[in-house]
Amino acid sequence: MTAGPAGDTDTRTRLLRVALRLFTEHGVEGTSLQMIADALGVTKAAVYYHFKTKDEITEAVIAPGLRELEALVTRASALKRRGAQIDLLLEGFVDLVIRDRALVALFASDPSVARAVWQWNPAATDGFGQALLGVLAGPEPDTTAWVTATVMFTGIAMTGGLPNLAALDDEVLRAELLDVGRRMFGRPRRRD
Amino acid sequence: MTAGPAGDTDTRTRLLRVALRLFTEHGVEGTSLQMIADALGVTKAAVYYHFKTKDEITEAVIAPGLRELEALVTRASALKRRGAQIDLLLEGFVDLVIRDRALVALFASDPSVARAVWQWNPAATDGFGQALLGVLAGPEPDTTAWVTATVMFTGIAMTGGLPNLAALDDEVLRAELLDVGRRMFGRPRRRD
DNA sequence: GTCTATACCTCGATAGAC
DNA sequence: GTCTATCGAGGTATAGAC
Repeated sequence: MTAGPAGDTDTRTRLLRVALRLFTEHGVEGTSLQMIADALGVTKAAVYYHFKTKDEITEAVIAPGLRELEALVTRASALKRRGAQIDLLLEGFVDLVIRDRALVALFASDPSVARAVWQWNPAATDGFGQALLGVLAGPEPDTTAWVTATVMFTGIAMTGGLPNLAALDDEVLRAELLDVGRRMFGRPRRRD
Repeated sequence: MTAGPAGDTDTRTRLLRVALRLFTEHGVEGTSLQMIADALGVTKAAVYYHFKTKDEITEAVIAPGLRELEALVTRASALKRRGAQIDLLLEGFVDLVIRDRALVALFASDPSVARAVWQWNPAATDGFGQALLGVLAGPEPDTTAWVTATVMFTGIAMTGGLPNLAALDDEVLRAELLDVGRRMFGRPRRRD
């Protein structure tokens, strides 16, 4: 919001980095403003200067991921062939999930995050999650297509973040999630 | 804990009913002991007489559902044919999800509930969720089977509780969830 | 513009009177 | 079995130092 070319590089950026780390470690609810302030070496009030509320911090932390997802949906929607749409969306989504599994777990399992996501979307009527599901489900989807897309979308996200599978190698999990998604949408199995 | 034959029928039972309602409405975090006390017409301290901590209330609220799931897994494990195991488990689980969609949403999206579930299981090493997944994934499962089961299990639970689909009729959603699960595990489609 | 000091209210939780 | 009183910590908020 400022005019400076690199104006937002200092405390605000540090704060978001610290908050992201603490959120993934303790959850949003489990992270107090005091913990953030201590990790930064400042007081609660200093934190409060940069963000008017804790929800604002949560929103700022998750915003980059949401923007990437949004861009992915836009790119996929622009493709002509439905198979290509699904391929791109599935691959991009799985990549996002894998890239930060802990963060995705946070997304999927914290009511504060759900609230922040809800607050966030400025444009679409029902959230761009609908747009993403719309691409997966296809044009004029019936109930089956819609439910299938929803199960797949939420299942992949949850599975990516599950502590049970934390030991699984990133590459292995990426391949498996992609595979399960492709099977579900009738896409041919890919070669190694 | 008391000696009376129907000793735990009064305030404690009312309290759990009220807590369940408030939890599904506002989430666990969003429900304060004050709200519960007010809804009961007593003070916070009175609530504390019945439960030593808020987590104890959470555990007591979710215990019946967990016990049902556990019983379902036990029954399914006892079957000989693997196809029958999957059929029973899938149907039972979808039934549970449908019977209280709001509660399932709570299960899947509240860290307090996750903590309570963790606290709960007294026997199994890694929670009976592992046992449930084990039945779905089969004996000596490879990574693919395990990931598939996990995506299905979490996806069905999340989808059942999603506000997006709240308008969908129970019977319709039950049939769709069952169908998506059966497809994923290679079970033949069922007739109406 | 950035931060500290300080205070307010609610929360979960405890102690002790009735 | 329920109440009053109180505690420390949490999120929020303002006044003012630099």
